Amino acid sequence: LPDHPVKHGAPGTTAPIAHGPSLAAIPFMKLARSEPVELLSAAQREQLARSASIRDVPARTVVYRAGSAADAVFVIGTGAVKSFRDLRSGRRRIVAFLFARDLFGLSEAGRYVNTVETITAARLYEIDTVALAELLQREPGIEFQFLCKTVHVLREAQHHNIIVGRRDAVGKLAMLLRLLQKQHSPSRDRRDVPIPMTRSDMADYLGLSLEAVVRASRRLQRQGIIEFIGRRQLRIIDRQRFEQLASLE
Amino acid sequence: LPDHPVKHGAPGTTAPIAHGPSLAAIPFMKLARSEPVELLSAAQREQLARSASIRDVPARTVVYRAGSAADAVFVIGTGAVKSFRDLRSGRRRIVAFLFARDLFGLSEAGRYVNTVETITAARLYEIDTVALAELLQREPGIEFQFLCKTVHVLREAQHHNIIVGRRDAVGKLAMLLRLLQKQHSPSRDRRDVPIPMTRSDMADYLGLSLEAVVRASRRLQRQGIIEFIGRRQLRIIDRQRFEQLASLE
DNA sequence: CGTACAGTTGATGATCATCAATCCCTGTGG
DNA sequence: CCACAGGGATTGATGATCATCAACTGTACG
Repeated sequence: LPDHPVKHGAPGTTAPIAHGPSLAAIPFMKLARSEPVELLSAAQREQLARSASIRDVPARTVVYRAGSAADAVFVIGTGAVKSFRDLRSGRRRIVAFLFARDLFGLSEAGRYVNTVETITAARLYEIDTVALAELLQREPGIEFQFLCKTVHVLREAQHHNIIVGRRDAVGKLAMLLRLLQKQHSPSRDRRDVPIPMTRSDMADYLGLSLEAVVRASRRLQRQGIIEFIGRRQLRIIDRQRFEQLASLE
Repeated sequence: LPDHPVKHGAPGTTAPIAHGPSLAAIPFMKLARSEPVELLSAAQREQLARSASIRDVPARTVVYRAGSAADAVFVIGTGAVKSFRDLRSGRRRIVAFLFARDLFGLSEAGRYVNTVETITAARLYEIDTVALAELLQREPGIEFQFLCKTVHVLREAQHHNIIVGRRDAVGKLAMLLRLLQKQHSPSRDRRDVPIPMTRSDMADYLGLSLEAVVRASRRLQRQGIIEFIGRRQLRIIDRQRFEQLASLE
């Protein structure tokens, strides 16, 4: 696998990533710009780091499986992972793609509900649930930021809902590609966007067949809206039409 | 409109609703049964109640609109509401149906992202965001329960994702009806289930056309799996096949 | 009783899934 | 350095499903 460039924190955000787990989100309640900002202070990151152990995981590795005992939550330092469920029909539904400064592993009744697998090589901060529970009780400030992050993730899930609900493959794909673009350059609008996951992953995320993803990609390219540089990179040609397609139907 | 029976708290849960806002969820971290339980202690509910004002709202009333300033969060005492976004295409996507002991109004950057409208008459506890922020800081215990609830809601959103991702209308519908059944009788499996919302609402929730919902309903009825008593009530005839359809594809 | 809206049914067409065949890239080993 | 193997990606043909449009029915409420 080609090495994807390691992201040293999103540019344009308030606090650079120094040490320890980092969480990014758009805060609720307070009026703010609509760009994710760092939620944790340096001191809070350090506190979290004391309860966390670092796990460097190669690409395509299962972090945990749905149904197994939930002993830890994870914060992504670098890399990309997918969170999914395999259905009886053999189909797979990817619930979310997660990137640097994202949080996962919040379980239900002590068991993980989704399986999580790395897409690229990733550095993960693993935080024992018992230690976390204790830390959150002790530090309401950190707890509040976790609440913030969870609300943010909820909103992303709702957005995903709207994506899956669209019935045109091209529009669905455009919305996913826009997410990747935002992920890659939250502030600046760079034209070139790396695509860490396979077409099959994209299909499972969008609720489409693999072939439908390919055809939608080709159509976007034929219409001169985007262009593929190899299979794992994307260039946005006509930002106007791209944004229009990717906007809410 | 026919009056829907007012729910005095879900039967079979630990704490009955006495006074003040009540939150139900399946806790994460701790091992527990997979049924929602009351998250707040009597004391916590009372504290919340001091920051809350009661709003009794008739059916089909907008509580707030997407984009407006988010001054308060809401806890449902009784009744049912829908949370949705209207898209430019004229289509509407219902993000969630919410019932007694549910929480809504968690905003993004100080603005509501969805519009919320009552389906039935409802009693809402309205909690000022500033007062809430202060209360959460003061009471980490309450804050933790809000985190719990939010994680639970996130999980429901992911489940909704899987529903919308199915491509067979009958299966989608079955999954929604099962949600209504669980909502109505979390512990016992009652055969008769009230349907508070319109077919059109169901369509907007499932990502189907109104007609597709009707046809899927008819098919379920023709196959002897369910039966409709009027338009707003449902009886489950063949629980076996019903569960199978409503299970994860 | 009549109006308005929710719900129902039928006919038609567009879109996407599926199946099948092939291509292409990448990493491996000779 | 090249050949090869294997999985990802691409393309084409076909059919199923659902959206759309249109007409109509039922129900609630003034």
